Amino acid sequence: MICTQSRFRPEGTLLALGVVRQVRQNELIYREGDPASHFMQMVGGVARMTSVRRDGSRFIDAFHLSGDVFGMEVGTLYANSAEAVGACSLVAYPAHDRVLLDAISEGFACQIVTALMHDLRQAKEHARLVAQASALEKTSAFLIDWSSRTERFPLITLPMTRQDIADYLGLSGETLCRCLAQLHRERLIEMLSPRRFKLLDAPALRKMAA
Amino acid sequence: MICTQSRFRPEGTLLALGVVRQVRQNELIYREGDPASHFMQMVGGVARMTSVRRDGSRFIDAFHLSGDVFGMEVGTLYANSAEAVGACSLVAYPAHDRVLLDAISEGFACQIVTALMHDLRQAKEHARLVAQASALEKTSAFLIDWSSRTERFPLITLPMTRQDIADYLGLSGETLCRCLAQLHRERLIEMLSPRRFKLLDAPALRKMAA
DNA sequence: CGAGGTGTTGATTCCCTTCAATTACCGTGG
DNA sequence: CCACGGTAATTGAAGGGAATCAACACCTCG
Repeated sequence: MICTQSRFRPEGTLLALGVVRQVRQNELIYREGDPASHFMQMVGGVARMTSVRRDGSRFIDAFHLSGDVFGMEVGTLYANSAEAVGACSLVAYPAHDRVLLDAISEGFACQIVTALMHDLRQAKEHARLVAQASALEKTSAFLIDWSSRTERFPLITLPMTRQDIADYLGLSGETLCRCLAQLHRERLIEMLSPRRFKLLDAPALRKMAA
Repeated sequence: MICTQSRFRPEGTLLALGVVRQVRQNELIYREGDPASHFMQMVGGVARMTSVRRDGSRFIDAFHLSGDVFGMEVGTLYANSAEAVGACSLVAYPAHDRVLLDAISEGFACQIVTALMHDLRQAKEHARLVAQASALEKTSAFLIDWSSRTERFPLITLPMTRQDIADYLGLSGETLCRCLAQLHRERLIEMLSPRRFKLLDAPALRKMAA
């Protein structure tokens, strides 16, 4: 236990260094390989972190929503692209050594460290999920996870496409659909619309997520 | 680009806070769920980060070798277990808020941040690999990655078991063996012993790793 | 009303897992 | 030095789960 705050907070001195940015649906926030000039904090909406391979296959590392920090890079370039799933707003902080070091010395190091540790845990859990879970387990885990990150339990709204979710879980879009259909048949979820669900049996879903 | 140093360095003031620890082969360094009282830096040898599920399946998040930092947790408990692959030595730093904050104020925040960003990038790349690569691609990627982290190219020594590697790549041990055998048949690698390889065609391996 | 993106379902194929058996390796002790 | 035992590694055969290919339904928007 190093920092007790669960999230990096935009309030305070650091905010003065950042600029607010509005991004339209599917707009690129930054591109993989670009100079990592800023790191970001989501204020509203959802962003996806994507990387594309030579063969055209796409992978989504993470979805970020309000409060999440992303875009801090160990090198000089972004390791993946960031895109707006829907319209969203964020704060961009310059990531030059000098500016960030100033911020650190002003007492924000702990919040930055906390944000990174949070992302690291998420990334490790994500790796475990895609490595050793079945398609149904992945699907259940995603629904439970998303539900825990939004605040309208047992209702959830998925702003992203099926393909987005599939690329996040390492599944084909078709398989994801089949798994959702199966969860529906088994009365674990209700499908109010393609993007809106109701979790009918969260404990059972949680057990499947394993 | 935030910090230019590629690794957290044990030299300097912070070392005074840590204690050196020697660990025997397969010995537990810390257990998942234990209070996260210290974070660690490898000095020699190799450690594996493991998590075990109720159904008995094991997953390996990462292998850490000399210089790597691990065990920094956002909560009060370790999220996974750490075990020594072979005999190894490490430095354990107390992770209480007070002590670490002192270290941060003494100018080590940047190194801690860098170590975390490094681990985060590794974890994301790991997730991508296990999510969307074929067994052969995973195997090639592992060999290339391990080769880049050790310094005897084109010779590599794998201190861990086949099952360790398989659990890291999300494969069965048998499939991993078959892939290694295939790489051997195709003259991309030479097997000096079960744990010692020679990379005969690194560019081809790199291409397969995709 | 039509068009295109999105989502869903079906049929087939194939890669990987599983189960099983055999072999290789390595530390130990004779 | 060599025989021995146990673990690790390898290979084979069979089965299953997800990908792929293909067709269709749905919804939004011009």
